Amino acid sequence: MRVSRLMLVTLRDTPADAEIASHQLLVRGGFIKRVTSGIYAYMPLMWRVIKKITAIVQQELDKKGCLESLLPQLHPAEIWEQSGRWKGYTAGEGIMFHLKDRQGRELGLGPTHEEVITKIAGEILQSYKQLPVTIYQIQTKFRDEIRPRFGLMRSREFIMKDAYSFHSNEEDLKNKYVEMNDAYTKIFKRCGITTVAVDADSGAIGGAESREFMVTADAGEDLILISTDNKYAANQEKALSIPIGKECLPKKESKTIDTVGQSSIKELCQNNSFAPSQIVKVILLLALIEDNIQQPILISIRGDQELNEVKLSNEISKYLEKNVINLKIISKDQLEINGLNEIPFGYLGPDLEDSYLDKANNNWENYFLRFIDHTAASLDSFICGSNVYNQHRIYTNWSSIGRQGEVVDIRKAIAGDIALHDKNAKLIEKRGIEIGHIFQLGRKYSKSLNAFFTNESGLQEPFWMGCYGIGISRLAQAAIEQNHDKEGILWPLAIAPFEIIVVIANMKDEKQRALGEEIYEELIKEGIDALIDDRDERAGVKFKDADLIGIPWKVIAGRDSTEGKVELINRATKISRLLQFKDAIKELISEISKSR
RNA sequence: CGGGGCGUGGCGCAGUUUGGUAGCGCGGGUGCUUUGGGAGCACUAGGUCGCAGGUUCGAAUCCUGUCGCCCCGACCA
Repeated sequence: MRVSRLMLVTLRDTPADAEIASHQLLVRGGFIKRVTSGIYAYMPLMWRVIKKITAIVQQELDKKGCLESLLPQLHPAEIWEQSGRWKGYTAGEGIMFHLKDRQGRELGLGPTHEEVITKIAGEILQSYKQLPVTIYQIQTKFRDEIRPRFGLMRSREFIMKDAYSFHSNEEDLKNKYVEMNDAYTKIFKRCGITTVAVDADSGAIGGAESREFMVTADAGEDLILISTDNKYAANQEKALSIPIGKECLPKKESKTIDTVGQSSIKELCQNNSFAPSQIVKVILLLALIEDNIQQPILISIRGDQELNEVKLSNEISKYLEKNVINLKIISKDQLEINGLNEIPFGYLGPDLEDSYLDKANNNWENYFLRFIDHTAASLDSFICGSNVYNQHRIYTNWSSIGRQGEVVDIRKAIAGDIALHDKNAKLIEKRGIEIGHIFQLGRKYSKSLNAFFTNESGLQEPFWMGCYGIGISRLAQAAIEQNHDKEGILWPLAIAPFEIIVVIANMKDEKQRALGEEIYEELIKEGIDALIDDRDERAGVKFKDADLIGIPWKVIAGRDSTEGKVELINRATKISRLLQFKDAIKELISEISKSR
């Protein structure tokens, strides 16, 4: 391809609406054009990158016997109603774009494809003899994100690879999960990006085990915790660990003390020389449960710990066996609306009585669902609110206040915590961009969508399912976030739009021009993805553009063309060599075939 | 949805406080010079100042409404 014909427009100024480096570089390099919030056009250079990533994904999945397909983007509401996700995804979270056709039938634009594929699999796969099967598609998906941001990182229309596997038993699913884990590791390695695989929360999609593949980068939206011995890594939403900093409170006779105006842990500690870890903090939340039930939640946690709302939400779901649509700390406004303003905020104890909820309306349940984090449950002697304004209890314990509620892990793991598997290992934190996620779904979708097969005993049974996603467009941008410098992008060779760019320094010099063209022709003949900058621009402009768009290799046909010599420069290392042009070609062919 | 900010040629911005014929840089076109790290000079094209009302002799500027975009938060298979 010739740069003069490439429709390439690069920007010298940083676009005002791009915040992070990768987004800025994509826009400056002319890779993407925003059409509206969270919706982008992939321009020719970008599309080449996407196709290269896609090819790697296809090759590695095909090696594992996966089948490629293409599924519809428009999904009938019925199958989403069947899986129980229509309401939550349209009205509730509102993440699904939806519309009505001319007959008034409701349709949604697919944010993911569990429903469609499970429905199809249920009809086609009738016998255990046809299993296992893994089917995938790479296509545009839609999510009406609450806040699209960072270009392709969180866009509303994006390209994703989704694979779904169907099995006759759990063992087989687990094997596939391991196999896919292996495929993913290979895919990301081939794409030239560094990833960390972390234990993850499976979120609204449900299922047993799940693992995310994170590109480590400061701009990442997720916080991940990694043990110093590298044996454990998890998303903070999921991470398990042992907190440090516990200061025991001696066991003494329990009493009530006046704590006027000391409604926060900080004030309480400052005025009475307590340590936060000696206090049991009580937090009141409201969970919106499916079927529009508002469930008040009362949690107790050690005063120096933070609540992990994802863990709590999962515990609530598990306990009630219903989906939690939303979870929020109860605000004073909500209490006033519900006539509950006498709840002694700032002085709550774990034994706050349910009778406070007697007057609650607006679908509120009139009891507290209670959870105690194990950090609080394991305290033998502690300080807590007395459920009366301006008073706390000290030296109290669970047997005297009467322990109510489930003891669970709902604390937020943080850097500095001790790893569960080895007390000498500590957790450190990094930020990550999620580009892949694999799940053992189990039978949730096959059950709800009536996707059954006949097992060896002749009985009908729902499939065991796995699902495995890769954000293709997000991966492309994450690769830049991880690989760039002041001058521009440093594409890993395997996913670069072109492998090498031939720069003719001065188009008016016949020798340079002829040499550049000859090298270009030769490289194309050798099957190298070569680009030639044949624009009648000054050399500096072409160098700047080549660096900005991040082509891994650059060959300059310039001053030394008279002697048949060219400069060969590696974009990432900046190492430059003056070589006879034939040697430069040989060198390039060997370097490129080495790393693709 | 809450908080904050911004809409002025393709891009980045000034002008708005204090109303008076719309400007700068980059980019585009033509010509001359220059030619290895985003060249110089000259000329030139390109804008209903997001949109709709209103106030005024006169609105980019003031008022009302509305739409869009960005940031923080909530939220986020």
